[in-house]
Amino acid sequence: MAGLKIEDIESGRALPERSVEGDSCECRVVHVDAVRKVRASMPAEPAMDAMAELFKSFGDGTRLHILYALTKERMCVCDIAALVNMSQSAVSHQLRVLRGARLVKYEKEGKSVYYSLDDDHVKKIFEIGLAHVKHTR
Amino acid sequence: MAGLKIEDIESGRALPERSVEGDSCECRVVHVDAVRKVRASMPAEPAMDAMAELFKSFGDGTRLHILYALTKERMCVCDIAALVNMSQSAVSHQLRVLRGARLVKYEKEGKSVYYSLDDDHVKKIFEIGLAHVKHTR
DNA sequence: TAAATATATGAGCATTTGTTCATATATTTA
DNA sequence: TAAATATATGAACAAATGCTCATATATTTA
Repeated sequence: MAGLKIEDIESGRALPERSVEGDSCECRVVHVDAVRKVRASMPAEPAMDAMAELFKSFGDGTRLHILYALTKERMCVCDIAALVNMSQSAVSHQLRVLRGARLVKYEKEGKSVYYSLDDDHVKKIFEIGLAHVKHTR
Repeated sequence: MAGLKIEDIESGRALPERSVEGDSCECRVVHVDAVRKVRASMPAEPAMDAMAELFKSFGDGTRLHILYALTKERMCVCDIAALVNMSQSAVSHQLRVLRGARLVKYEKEGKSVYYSLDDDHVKKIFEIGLAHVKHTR
């Protein structure tokens, strides 16, 4: 359990500077004002959830390669599998994740299914990510 | 196993349009040219790894909250734990992850340890993430 | 120096994740 | 219609993840 619930702070049950929660041996909130300030500007929970899901999509090597590829070319599953050197099945599973995240869309053409980006932000996210890694090392 | 290794394509072992890998029942590469083109512009593997690690840091709710908080305020562990309503231990563990990703830095002050951002890109990544979720829904 | 406090960390554990394997579905082609 | 092909998907499983609990470390304070 956390040292002190935010609700306690907001409701005033937490005293400024030294607020103790029960007899737990956990730490006390030192800067209630700072916590309150941050909390005031924190995006709502659904937005945070959506953001976490978005970044999670970029947080796996296979998906990252797929997303990058689709910033350059519309590709069928088969092409993608060859590109990332991974089984068709693995790629299909990951494409499902990306579809779920609304990052890619697809069009059937004969036996093939062509995937492309469904989100303008993907390219921009890549740019920043690249700038980051180039800057960092 | 993948349908066709990229090396096979690059080396010319893969024929344009209909290249079969052994007698596997996996799909064939349809667009060798597209695969080659994408591959040519794909960031090097270390960069991709670093990017995946970067985005992974943003891909968890607790860490996302922590990172956002630190874009607004320098905070001690105790403050953060109260803010995200999570145990001091859980927060400490996640801070270690963020330290490992070089996203945060810390300064000891007495018994407390104050964390702050160690990366200029964090704010920008947040902005894009927010723009994304606002646009998407 | 002893007690209190803030933070860090290892072990354990349940959950999630990413892959493979087998197989289903859909479409084209013979 | 039957065979071939492209993709999708469920089950199984190993690895990674995120938390809790107990405890260690470091610092301050009594």
